[in-house]
Amino acid sequence: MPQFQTSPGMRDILPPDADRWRRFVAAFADVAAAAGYAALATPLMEDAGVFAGVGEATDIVQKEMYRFTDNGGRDVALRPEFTAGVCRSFAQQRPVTPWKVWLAGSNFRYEKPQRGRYRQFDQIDLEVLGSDDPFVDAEVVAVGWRFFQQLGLQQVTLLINSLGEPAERAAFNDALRDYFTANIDALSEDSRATLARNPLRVLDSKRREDAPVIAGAPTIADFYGEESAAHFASVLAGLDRLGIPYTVSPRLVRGLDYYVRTTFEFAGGTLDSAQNALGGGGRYDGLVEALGGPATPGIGFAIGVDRTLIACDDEGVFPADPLELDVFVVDTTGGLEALAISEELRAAGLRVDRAFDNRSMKSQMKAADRSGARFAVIVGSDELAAGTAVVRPMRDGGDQSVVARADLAAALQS
RNA sequence: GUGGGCGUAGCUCAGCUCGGUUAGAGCGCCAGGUUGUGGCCCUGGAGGUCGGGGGUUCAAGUCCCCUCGCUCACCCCA
Repeated sequence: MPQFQTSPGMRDILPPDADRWRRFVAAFADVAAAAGYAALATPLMEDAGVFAGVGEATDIVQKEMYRFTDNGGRDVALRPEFTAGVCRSFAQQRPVTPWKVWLAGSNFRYEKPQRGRYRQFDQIDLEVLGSDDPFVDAEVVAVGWRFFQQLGLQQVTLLINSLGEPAERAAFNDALRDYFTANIDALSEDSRATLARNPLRVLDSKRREDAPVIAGAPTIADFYGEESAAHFASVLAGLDRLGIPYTVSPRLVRGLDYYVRTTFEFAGGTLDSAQNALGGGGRYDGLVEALGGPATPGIGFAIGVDRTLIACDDEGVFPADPLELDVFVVDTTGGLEALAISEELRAAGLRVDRAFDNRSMKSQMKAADRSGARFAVIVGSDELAAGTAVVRPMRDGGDQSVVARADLAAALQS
């Protein structure tokens, strides 16, 4: 074992996977840009207070934040998610609304790592601030949906719910507290602890023993006022119009405290229940105001890169591809010609690699083979003297030919 | 935070039950067979604090304790 390894929950993304990540983000950028969303980058670290709105009662804020005092005595934290930082940015920069942005990058939560969950985990994220038009909700969901389609995932399902206005949500929460307290004997021990902190989240319990109690619990829909009911109905009408299939899931509450009204989740079809959430999001209409900005509605979602790539693996789509080369240069005269030819061909737009360390021709040819390049360009002492190079097809068959150095790039580009 | 499984070569693993030559295999890597041509084949080579520490023993990769790490699940979440 080497002296240093990656810190728990952190890992190296090696070739060719790192390039797959890059293409994943690029695919999302394309889908987002096609819908008028601009790229945004916010700091990896914020004042810890920025994240308080995520939920004082949530595990994320309670015990999972990388939080510390910096050298200037400032209370800071690595972001555990994107939305709070985006709202802080909005409150600080006051951009023109609607502000439609997307982000990609790492987030940090101090949790015990397991499959599909790491302490440093990447997400892609999309947010709209400044409008509570229900068709914004529908558009946001549609962009996420189209991204999954773009990747080729067939088994993703959309769960959607509305938590109502804050006051309705609060009334629902009280009703749940009463109901679960009355039935506390039937609840699992874990759920009793959850009940004390946040009755809403008891609905999220996946423990089998809780299922009967949860089945009989009050339903949020009974608490909707006219406005929230109409808003939610319009969101669903928008999805219907787009032909996006969804399941209204009255128990879907999601884990972050700031959600109101529309909430949704993209569930993978192949992972087991505990980690099948590929992404999720919802409205957070009060969050910008809570961070000291103007009252501003907002909605967005985040998608876990790891989990979605696992889903891609399971469905056999969006594979990792090795680096593809056009040309591999073999030079047995010391390597100076390979240096010159490589740069010359690269300038002509070709992907070119070469061997180093003045190895034998056999060794260099093996390297050329392994590289997967379509052509080997070979220079020995004869070619060097004659001002030529040998062009040898490596994959498609055919004979090798001798080409004048001046014609090399043109010959390879055809 | 709780519980299970696992740490032996770059990778995948055997050896551990029942302690006993110099710790092995496949793949990969390097070189040669073929002194200017890859893939297939053959030969050779490099590469190991057996995760770390302590203990038992004449003797520990193997048994015991501790510890670190990885992994899977629970909780929670993306």
